[in-house]
Amino acid sequence: MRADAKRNYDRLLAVADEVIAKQGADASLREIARQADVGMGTMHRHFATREALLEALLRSRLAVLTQAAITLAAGDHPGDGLISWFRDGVTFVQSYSGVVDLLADALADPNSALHASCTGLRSAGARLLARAQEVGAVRGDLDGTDLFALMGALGWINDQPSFSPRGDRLTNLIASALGSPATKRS
Amino acid sequence: MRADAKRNYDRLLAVADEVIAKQGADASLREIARQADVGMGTMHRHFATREALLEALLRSRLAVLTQAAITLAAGDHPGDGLISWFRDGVTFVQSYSGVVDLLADALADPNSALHASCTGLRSAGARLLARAQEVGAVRGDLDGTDLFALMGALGWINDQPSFSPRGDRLTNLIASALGSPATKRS
DNA sequence: ACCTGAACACCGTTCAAGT
DNA sequence: ACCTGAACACCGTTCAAGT
Repeated sequence: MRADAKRNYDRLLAVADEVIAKQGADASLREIARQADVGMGTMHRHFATREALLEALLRSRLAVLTQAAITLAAGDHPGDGLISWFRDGVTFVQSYSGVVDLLADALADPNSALHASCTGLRSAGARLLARAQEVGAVRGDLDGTDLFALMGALGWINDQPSFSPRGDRLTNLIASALGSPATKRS
Repeated sequence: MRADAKRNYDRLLAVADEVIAKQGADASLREIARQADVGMGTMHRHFATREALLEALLRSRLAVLTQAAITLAAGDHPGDGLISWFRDGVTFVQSYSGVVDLLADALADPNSALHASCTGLRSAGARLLARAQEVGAVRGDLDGTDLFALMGALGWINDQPSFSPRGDRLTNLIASALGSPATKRS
């Protein structure tokens, strides 16, 4: 990468982090380019889509969370591990406001720049979940995608100003529902 | 209301229902005006905001759901009533895709055209919840807003193509978690 | 190679002009 | 009273022209 290209790339990323942290994941890309003193074309080549930009912003944090699932799955207490990883996932999904919708879309869309990271995270989570289920710490009628759906749902709650104050309590509610046995009625 | 005004109003509403049913609550208002053969100014006077348009579309269904809560709260089985009302709420929130965000925003914003309907629905739900708690059918550490948050979260899940197939199962999971006692640990 | 910035097709809002 | 449609300030995408 040419030196000026590298410089533009870094500036864009730094400005994007600021703006998106303040305005959410649907912030204006034009505004980011403006603040980075970069033309619209430059913005577009470095980050062809909004997802590509967020992938770059989230990459390292996503990798950490994925690695954590792998480590916990190999550990001695997969039950406790799953619950604490679940909480970390809920926290992660709040990296920027509005990012939870982007991640859910990315899971469904193989062409999304975030798709691979999402499925990778899901597999790691699914393995940890399976271990927790073997130990009998978590109900058996759930899979990795269910886990994602619930983390996303709690992320959505935290994204709503009217609901975010109860985010922690409702996370507890759902986290403990994961552990309870599948009470089938009829 | 003048005859031509009334006609435009009705056309806008009919077209909006079609378009929003197909494209979601964030469909283009311009496109709706276009399909209704109406100028942009006309659109704007009849429905000053997107919320006003959705309020008109949802009004009657919202009233039905609110009335249901009142009826069930006066009934003999508030515990079962709450759970079934909770499910109805999750269904309602899917009236149109994307409407759940609008409703959550409306709860926080007193100026929203949907604000009154939302708070009205919440109060009715809160009364039903209180009755269910008196009977001991539902854990005590929840209020009407928590109920809304959970219904919204499940609506969010149903809005995501990757998650919607598990919407019913996760609704069951959460519905049964409402009934379980508050298991405090430590 | 990489960047710029104007052109394009959209959006929601506003408002002068018409009937 | 009510409607129209152009004007405005935005958006993301594309692309000819520059270095």
